[in-house]
Amino acid sequence: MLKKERQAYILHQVNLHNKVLSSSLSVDINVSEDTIRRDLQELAEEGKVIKVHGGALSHSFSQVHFPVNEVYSQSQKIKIAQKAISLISNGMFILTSGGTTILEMARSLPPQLKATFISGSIAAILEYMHHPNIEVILIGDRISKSSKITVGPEAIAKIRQMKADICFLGTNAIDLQHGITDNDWEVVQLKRAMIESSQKVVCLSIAEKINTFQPIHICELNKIDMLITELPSDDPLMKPYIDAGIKVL
Amino acid sequence: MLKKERQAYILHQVNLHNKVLSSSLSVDINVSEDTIRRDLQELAEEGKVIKVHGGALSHSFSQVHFPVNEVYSQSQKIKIAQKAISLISNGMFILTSGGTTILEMARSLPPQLKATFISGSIAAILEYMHHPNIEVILIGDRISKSSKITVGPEAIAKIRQMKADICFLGTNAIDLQHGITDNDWEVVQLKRAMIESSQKVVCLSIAEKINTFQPIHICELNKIDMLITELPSDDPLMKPYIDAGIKVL
DNA sequence: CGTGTTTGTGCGTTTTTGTGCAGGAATTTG
DNA sequence: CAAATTCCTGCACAAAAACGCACAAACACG
Repeated sequence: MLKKERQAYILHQVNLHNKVLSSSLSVDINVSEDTIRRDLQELAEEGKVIKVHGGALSHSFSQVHFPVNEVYSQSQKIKIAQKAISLISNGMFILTSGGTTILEMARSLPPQLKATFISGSIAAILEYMHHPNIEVILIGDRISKSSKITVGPEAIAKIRQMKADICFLGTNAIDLQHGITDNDWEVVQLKRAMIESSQKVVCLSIAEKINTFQPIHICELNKIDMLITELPSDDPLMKPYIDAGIKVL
Repeated sequence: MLKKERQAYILHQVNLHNKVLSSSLSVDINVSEDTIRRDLQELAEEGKVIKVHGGALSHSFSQVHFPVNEVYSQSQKIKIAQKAISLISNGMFILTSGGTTILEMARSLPPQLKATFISGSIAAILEYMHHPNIEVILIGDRISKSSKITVGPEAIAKIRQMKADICFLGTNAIDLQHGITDNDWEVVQLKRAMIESSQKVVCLSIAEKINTFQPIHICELNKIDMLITELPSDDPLMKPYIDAGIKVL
């Protein structure tokens, strides 16, 4: 088994169960605990997991630990949120994924807006619920504790049944070669279904994540219609995406 | 159980109940009181809790000198929650409604419990999610902003598909003549479906609501198996319900 | 091709960490 | 003030991590 392969497996396990024990992983993959420890250390250095004595925890776990921690790059995310909101008009059916950027958008929705928001992200739903005029549809299924969204076949089936006007995706990684990628298997399934069920797909991403990639493929660039970052649309970083036929806001 | 994990659980408990006892935590998590004390000390050093003799307090508790923002009849609800939890064992599939009594139950679930909880109540789901070993299934559909649960035909259909081991209902009104009643049409539909889909139906209700009724009928008394209040089972108020064949805890 | 280098992995040994226990000190409580 | 808790200190012990080393496979390159 290749090292990369093994680390992808470990990361998947962490995202799935929220915690892993070095000991159990070592018998799982049949390598020494030392190797597991080294893998965890590398993943921790890349910020993918949080290493603790005895194993590792998913990132979401520590968010519980630092509750009022200001969101990473919040000011950029607010800028992105503003641009995204300009695409929304009354009466729309809107699918959204989870993630802090989406959350920022949910918080910034103008109070007189009347629209229907559909999501499986608990955090996003909580924001939408506070809004006076928004209709909220919650996609049900098993809850993934790591990503705090509903995942599974029921959720996917439910998304497939609808045809939303627009879909906003919090994006973890996007580049020209790999398209949109992510690191959580179950989240990827959801996002794929959302893309298929929407007339228009909009990716929200901070510039930092442009031209990066993650282990799991979601879709090619040609599936998405629009890309929103905090940068102006004429930033040179955006040029290749515009050339690829994506509208950049 | 990892140390960080345990501390996260403790912190959560502190934030929920505003206080924790080292002694009760130690039997809950099944570690020595010494370990709990050391955890509390670390959390205190990080400023997450305030350590006091015998346990710890939440930060909000000491800052705000109005500690009387308790949930209505909280102490009774805790008592009810304890009784309800005694009915749960590992591996069970459990349907729950919403309401503050159910919430109190969710907060008091012992950390080593492994079970599957199914609910459409956003608040309850949030509590279940914090629990280390519980599998959470969210019932999706439109969210009713008044009751903060998912309501509608999809939700009901989903509930009909399952057969849970036990169902806990937060009960708004119960009396001999009208059975169980409520005042929200959509919530009533949900509760009816839950009752039909469970092998055992348990009503949680503070004594104050015994022998009261509300406009909308949910079901007759013979549909429910058990009634839990904060009163002892031999309280005269309970007598007629025992006579009606309901087990009272 | 051969040889030096890098990389990935496992194995002891030593350190560090996490946990429980015992006994005495400090504190609450009635 | 006396009894009962709770806390602190030091210690023991096991589990995990860190470190250094060995070795083999992959790679680099003249």
